[in-house]
Amino acid sequence: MATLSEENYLKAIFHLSKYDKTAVSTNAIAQKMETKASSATDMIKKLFEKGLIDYQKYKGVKLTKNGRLAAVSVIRKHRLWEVFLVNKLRFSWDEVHEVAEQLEHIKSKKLTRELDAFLEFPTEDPHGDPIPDANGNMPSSQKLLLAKVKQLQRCICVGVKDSTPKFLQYLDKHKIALGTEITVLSRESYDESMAVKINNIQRSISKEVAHNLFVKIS
Amino acid sequence: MATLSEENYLKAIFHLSKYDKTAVSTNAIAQKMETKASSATDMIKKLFEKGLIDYQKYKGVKLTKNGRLAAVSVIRKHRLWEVFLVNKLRFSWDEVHEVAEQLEHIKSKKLTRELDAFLEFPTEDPHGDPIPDANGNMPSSQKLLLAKVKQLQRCICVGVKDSTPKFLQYLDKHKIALGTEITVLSRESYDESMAVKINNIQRSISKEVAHNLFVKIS
DNA sequence: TTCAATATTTAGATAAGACTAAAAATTTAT
DNA sequence: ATAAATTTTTAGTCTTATCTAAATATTGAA
Repeated sequence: MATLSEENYLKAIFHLSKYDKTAVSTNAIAQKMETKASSATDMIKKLFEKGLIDYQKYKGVKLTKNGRLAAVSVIRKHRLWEVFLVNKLRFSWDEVHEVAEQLEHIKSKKLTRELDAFLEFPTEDPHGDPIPDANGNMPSSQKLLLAKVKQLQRCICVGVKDSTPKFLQYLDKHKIALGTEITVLSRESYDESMAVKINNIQRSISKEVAHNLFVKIS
Repeated sequence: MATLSEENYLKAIFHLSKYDKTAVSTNAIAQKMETKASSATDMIKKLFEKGLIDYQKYKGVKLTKNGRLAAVSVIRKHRLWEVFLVNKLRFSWDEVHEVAEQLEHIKSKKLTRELDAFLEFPTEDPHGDPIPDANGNMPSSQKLLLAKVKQLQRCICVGVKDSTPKFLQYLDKHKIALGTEITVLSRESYDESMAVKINNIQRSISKEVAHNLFVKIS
């Protein structure tokens, strides 16, 4: 059974590997975990000893099957708890992350199973991120960044790339939520901003925002 | 802010002091925490440094106001989570303790407050133990052990002293739950067992059971 | 009241996870 | 292809919470 710290490293590696596609460097892990490279090396050795990652000195790491399973299990719990906090308690989507970081480490198969049922088997968390199923499979979706949407296309907001409170509060303030319809009117090549229609009002969206909002063509 | 281990020691001290009435010995703490006396001494020093307990070498410990508050806060969370597990998820009263031991350490004022509201401000956990309010006040009740009930008195089961799965499963098996009415018919001085009427059926209750079941005279 | 039994504390060690500083390997640039 | 820059690893230290073994204090029984 993985310790709290091990679980956090596994989660970091999973995210850095883009859902398990690429190898991850020691420095990248250290940066994500906000520790020093030497600490990351120590933990890498430990995870390797436990068979949770593949590792060769200086060559970066990849999750093994068991490592991936452990990481995904933590992510599953994180996202289920986020749904609980927003749907059942009165948390807003910018408040849930910190608490879910704690709740994701609770170890009880039954709790996770029953929570999932209580929430009626959600497939996405409040930020539109997919919730892995009990076997560790991620539901995949065909979302893309708003920045990539062609002129005059209509799309629906389905998720955020940046889920920091600052960005989420920006979206709240401008009445952009999951499900909001957005029509791309034009793009400004100078600053990569876009003119869009949201809730029948024409607005300008900055490059920063357009690169952090996921949409689905409708 | 107290660490997980500190919180567990504070909770142990609170329980051993019978809700803060008596001083607690190092050995008693070590036994409750399933560690060695030397480890208990180490932690006692730490809690003393942090102003959470009063302590003089060889004289035992007592919680300070802050220590009591910290202990009660953990107990409040423990019992609220137990209510959640039984009332909202499908846990039975003998399954909740282990998970609540983990959940009680989650640090979020808002979570505790919202959970309390979601559960509609319960005053007792699934074992009949009182849930302290947000200010750390324990609702007191006038429960007594079944063993103390006089002959021919009627009473209602309101709690358990022993809340281990074994005892709780014994009660389930014999259809004794919180709210069950019990009439004491007679006592057997030889083995301290009692003849009782439960659900209109006459049964015998052992000394062990009678000393672990709380009732209220009705 | 004195000494044996018991309880408590101290001293020194260990493991996990972090750190700093220095060494070694790899990558990049000329 | 070699030197400089960067990345990664190693070596040694720190803190928290634990342990064992030994020392000291308290309690209680004769």
